[in-house]
Amino acid sequence: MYSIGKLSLMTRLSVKTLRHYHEAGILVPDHIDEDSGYRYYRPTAVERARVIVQLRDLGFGLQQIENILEDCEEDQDVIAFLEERSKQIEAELKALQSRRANLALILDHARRMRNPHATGAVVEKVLPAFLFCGQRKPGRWDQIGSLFGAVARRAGRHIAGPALSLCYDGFYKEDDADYEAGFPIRRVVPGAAQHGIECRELPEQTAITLLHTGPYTELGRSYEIVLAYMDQRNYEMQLPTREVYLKGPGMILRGNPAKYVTEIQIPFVKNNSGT
Amino acid sequence: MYSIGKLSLMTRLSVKTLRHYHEAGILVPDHIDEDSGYRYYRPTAVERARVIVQLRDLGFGLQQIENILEDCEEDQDVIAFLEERSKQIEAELKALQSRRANLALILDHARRMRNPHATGAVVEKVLPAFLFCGQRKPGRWDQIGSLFGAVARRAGRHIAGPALSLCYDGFYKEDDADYEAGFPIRRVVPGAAQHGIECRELPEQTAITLLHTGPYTELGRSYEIVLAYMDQRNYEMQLPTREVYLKGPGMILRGNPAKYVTEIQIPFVKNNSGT
DNA sequence: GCTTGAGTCTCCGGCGAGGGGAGACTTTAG
DNA sequence: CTAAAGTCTCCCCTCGCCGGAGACTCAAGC
Repeated sequence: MYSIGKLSLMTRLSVKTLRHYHEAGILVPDHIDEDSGYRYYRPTAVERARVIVQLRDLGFGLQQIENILEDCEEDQDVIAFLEERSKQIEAELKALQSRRANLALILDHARRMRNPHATGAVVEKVLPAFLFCGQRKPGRWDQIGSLFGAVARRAGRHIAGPALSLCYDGFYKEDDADYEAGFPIRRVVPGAAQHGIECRELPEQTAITLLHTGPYTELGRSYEIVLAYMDQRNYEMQLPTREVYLKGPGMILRGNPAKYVTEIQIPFVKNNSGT
Repeated sequence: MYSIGKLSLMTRLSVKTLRHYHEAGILVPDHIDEDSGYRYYRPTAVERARVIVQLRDLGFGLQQIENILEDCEEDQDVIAFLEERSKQIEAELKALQSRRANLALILDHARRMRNPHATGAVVEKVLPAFLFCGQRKPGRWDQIGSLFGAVARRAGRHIAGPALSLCYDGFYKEDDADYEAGFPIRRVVPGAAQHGIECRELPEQTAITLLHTGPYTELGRSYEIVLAYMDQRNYEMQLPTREVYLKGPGMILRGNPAKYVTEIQIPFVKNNSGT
């Protein structure tokens, strides 16, 4: 007969744990001294403890383990339990993997956004051609967030840069805007079209650009500047115009709107007919 | 201002959960009626709740979430937390996968053992050649269990049948036996040799076999029968002899030794020189 | 036999993220 | 004004233990 301490040494289970297993009824001492209350175990308890540990390491709860030990005499009898547990583990694995995928997506996105940007002046640029994946859906501008979410879920790991929107209206409409939300991508996203998402190459274009720092409600002021610049030079705006959300509400936190950075891009052609 | 019930509907978090979040300090009502104690939330609480749910779904604890929300204004600040969490998830995944592998191994083994066996009579058989993977290690017979465990961990999913031992002693030795423990396998186990495990083909052999039902301590009696049978016919024993553990202590439960089934296999050649 | 230190006992409380329910109160709709 | 629905606080429960307090017991050395 072993005292609880001896059994603890032999099974590498803490004394506390052994007492707990006694209380749970899965590893009951073979003798309890009536005067002192000391627990004493027969050597077979070591083996039983091994079994318990094994089942525990497979993720069974103590209650389950009790059932198994009660009902089963041989491995054959445990199969049903094991199969059930196996399914549970598959489910847990799936959950964890989707969690990991989610995390990877966010991390990837956040890392890509880390580089700083200059701001302030109107710049004429040649925008390079790139592969774009987006969904066009008329509606309210303030619904664009969920549209980005939907596209991001599909495009996932193919995303290769910050979110951008294409605006097909020549002027600002709040409620009934015609815009497209999407991302630059590395390659065509398979099956995207089935969800109303279109992948295509946006052509190289010459554009007027301006980095806007601040909340979206202030975008109008920056548009004024750009449009005035174009008006002066008699440039003609080409639709769709673009907004590139270099820094906006994060994928988790809303962030500080005063620090949002948006690049306004207005494609244009020089209009010499009027001069 | 929303009441807690309204907020519950909008966030799909239970009222209990919202109260819990209040207590945890991560989603505090914007106003509490002093008379009634009712909680009232500003609409921004919905957004904050979304953030909380997102973090929670990534597996963060409420305490962690509080830290994150307190310290971070933008996604950038969360990266460190995310990276840490990412590592944790990898670890959890690994643990779960090894658990799954373990379970699969046991299930596989148990399923293979499910077919019943006849028992009792001495039989002359031609044992087919098969691929075998085992470890030879002199020692006490009652240590064979851990040796099987070691080999099984390496051979894992390549195992193609019940455990067997090869005995290189011509007679029974308890303390200082020379035996090899292993399994039939489907193909050579890569890297096995580095762990003292040898894979090779066992040749086709003619053998006397007997199914022994009962505990291992009774094996001697069955050996007596087989050896008497061979003696009568003047068969010469060829080493190593084999024992096939058709049914023994399971991978989890010890089972009932009275139901163990072991096939004794004694390779032999007919010895005509003496007659 | 006595002391001393180590071992053991029971009981209580805590973790984390809530769930369940009791009993009292408040709000809202008709 | 009434009744139903909503909300409040408080307490206990989950699960697999761990930590500690205070009391008791065992084994060894003198």
